[in-house]
Amino acid sequence: MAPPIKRRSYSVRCYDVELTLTCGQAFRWTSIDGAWIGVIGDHWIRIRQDGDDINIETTHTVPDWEAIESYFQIHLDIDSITAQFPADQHLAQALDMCRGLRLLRQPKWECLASFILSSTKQIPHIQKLTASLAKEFGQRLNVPPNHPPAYAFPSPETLAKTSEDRLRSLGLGYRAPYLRESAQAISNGCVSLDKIASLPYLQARSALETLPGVGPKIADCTLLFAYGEQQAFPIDVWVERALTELYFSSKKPARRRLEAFAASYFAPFGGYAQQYLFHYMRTAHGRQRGQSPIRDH
DNA sequence: CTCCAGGTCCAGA
DNA sequence: TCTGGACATGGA
Repeated sequence: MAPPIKRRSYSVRCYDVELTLTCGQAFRWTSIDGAWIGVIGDHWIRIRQDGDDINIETTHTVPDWEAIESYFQIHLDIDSITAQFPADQHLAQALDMCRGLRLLRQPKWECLASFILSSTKQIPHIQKLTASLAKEFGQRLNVPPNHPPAYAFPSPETLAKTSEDRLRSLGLGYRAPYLRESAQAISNGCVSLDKIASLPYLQARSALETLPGVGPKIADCTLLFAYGEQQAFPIDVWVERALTELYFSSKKPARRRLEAFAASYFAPFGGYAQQYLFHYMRTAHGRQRGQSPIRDH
């Protein structure tokens, strides 16, 4: 029997669903007929936007709407955050280009694992890797009739038991042992992703960095996109470029100086500022400078 | 063929 | 502490 679809609608200002789901914080959403299909936890989700109206559907028989609303941060007052940004022409330009870009609140393990795979990979390829992992090792989920299959993200326990060779055969490359050993550390209790949630920011970051393949950047991505830690400020190649060019007059400062600057200058909502600078750099600004991997056709 | 991608780790100054 | 190279793979 096909599961019935449950549905809720929301009226949300300044929310761009497509931009939010494609800007490089989550990797498993795909567009079909103007809607976005994805998975939250163990459940198939479809989200469709028409102006300020956002419509969410799920095949879950007893939907946890609170969890879904939390994932999308439906109730966040974005203006109260951007209003506290420093008065700054660069950030204002970035903000202008990122209207409606929201930070999600993703499941911790899926987010962490996805970013372990992200090392020196472009976003489309991270999408392929996470899709392969889910299809190969994830639980198959209920979907509406005549829809492509959907899979939960595989648990730490499952991936801990998977051989490195098997993971390499999916194209993970040198990331295979990182993912496997991190999964082992979590499944055997050495690291608790839930307990980390109650730690102060810097301690939480250190705790995540004890995992193999997890350095400051991936720890910050996880804290920002899964834990909602607004102090986290992931510095990747794009953000480093943005900070260097916009705030340090193109003289490349030491990593520690960049971190210290970002932590104080953008506080207390560095996370949002970071994501805007990242997107800004990857699109308009990066293209003008001819440094972007995004090419015109 | 070359260069680069939402990095991390390790060795050697 | 800081820097350079290795590490896999795919796309432009």
